[in-house]
Amino acid sequence: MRTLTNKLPEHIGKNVTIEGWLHKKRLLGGLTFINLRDRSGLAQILIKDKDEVEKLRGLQIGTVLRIKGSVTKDERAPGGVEVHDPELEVIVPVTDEPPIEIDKPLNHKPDNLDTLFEYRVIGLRNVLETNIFKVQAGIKEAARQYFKAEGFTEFNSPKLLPEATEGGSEVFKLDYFGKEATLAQSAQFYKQIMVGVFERAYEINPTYRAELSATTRHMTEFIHIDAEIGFVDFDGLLDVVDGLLHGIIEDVSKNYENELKSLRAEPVKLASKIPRISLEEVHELYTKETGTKTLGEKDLRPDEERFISEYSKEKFDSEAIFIVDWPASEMKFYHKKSEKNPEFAERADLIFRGVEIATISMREHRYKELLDQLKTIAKGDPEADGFKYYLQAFKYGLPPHGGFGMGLERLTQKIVGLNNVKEATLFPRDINRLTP
RNA sequence: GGGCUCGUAGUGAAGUGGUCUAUCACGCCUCCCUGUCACGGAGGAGAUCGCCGGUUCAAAUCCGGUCGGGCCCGCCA
Repeated sequence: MRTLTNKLPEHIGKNVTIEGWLHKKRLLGGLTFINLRDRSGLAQILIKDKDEVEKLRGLQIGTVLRIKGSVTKDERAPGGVEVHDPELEVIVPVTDEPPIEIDKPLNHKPDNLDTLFEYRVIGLRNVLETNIFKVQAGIKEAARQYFKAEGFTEFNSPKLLPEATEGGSEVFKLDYFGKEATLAQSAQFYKQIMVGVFERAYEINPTYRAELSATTRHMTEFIHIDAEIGFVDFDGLLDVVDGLLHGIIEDVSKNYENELKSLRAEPVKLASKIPRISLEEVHELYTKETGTKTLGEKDLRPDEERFISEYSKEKFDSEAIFIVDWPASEMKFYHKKSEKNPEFAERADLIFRGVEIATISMREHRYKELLDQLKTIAKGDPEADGFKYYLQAFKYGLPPHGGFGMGLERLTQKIVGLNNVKEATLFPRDINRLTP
């Protein structure tokens, strides 16, 4: 029976079998220490028998081993226990040395990211790299838990679509048995459709954007936490996003404390209620502070996103802040105008640690108004394949609703404290990387 | 797509006209080492300095082109 390395303290004085990867060798002459890595962590094994040491000659980090030995308490060992008098069995010998080191922190300098990703397959075995993605798994776990508690049902929408719909960003086109198809640039229509089914629905799925963006925060494929809520108003919608972020931060900080510590992640500061500030207020503050005039601009500059984050951290003790009151003139056709102030759309961006991690909006749920906005704003044909099924949902009754899309990798990046969103992606896809 | 910038052993770096027959660290190989945990010590292998062309008595170093990266902006999650 196999024992996991993190359970060794429960087996002191007993013989166990452990299995895993050779992580480190230290030969001290009459004494040899090796570290074995399995899914639960690392174990130290002390080898004195020269014949056992000899079994590892010529074998590299990554060699798969089965080790039988006795668990011994020793204060000098990391974790206080180690395996003595081992008998080694080489399950998979590895003779080629790894191209990058996996027992020391990997280089994350921007200039060297290409190497990091070129050897991603084995680099991910590095304990620190692994920890980034354990945290990411924890984020998804925490999100699901929050959604479940709030009465949401998880679904998956198709990523192969007939044509571009949402507009704005470029889409990937592909051959679909002789017809042209596209990869989903958003789950927008499907999550709205699902409001008619589940009322509260969410999915955690990939999104594809064929944009020639070359920044530290863009990829051509990324994971969206997409949610849509029926019978909600704008305030209530922001409360849900607020609750989700709090839920994620609280769960992950608690359940992944060791991983975050190993990555030297700064604990996240969140106000109990995430502050809300209007776009124009941000422009005013930024203009006053920097002398760069952004008053009246219809979007936030990246530098303003960083600025308002710092401002919010100092002024409100919150590293997340909602930006509200976006001009209706820039809204998408499915967005809803504010009834009180029709010059604004009911939309918000959530800025966290200097980047936009979510866009939130109320949707136009009234069939006639939506048809009108589709024609005037998107210049869309209601009979086109990309729109007609979507519109059915409204024709046959959708309540007032709204939703949001949150970028999983951006969120992971910022929680962990990485410079580039790609570092928070297992196998990143960008304008010039399609492998591994 | 626009602007800026970088390319030297497997990995990370130093070297910006001649002393470069290219330096250092990690990794790798051989040997020594009984408490390592970034183990230590001695020795060794490993690089047509991204590629092509040019300037020069002389190019890793200067110039042009090319290929491959990175950062910022636009766009967004």
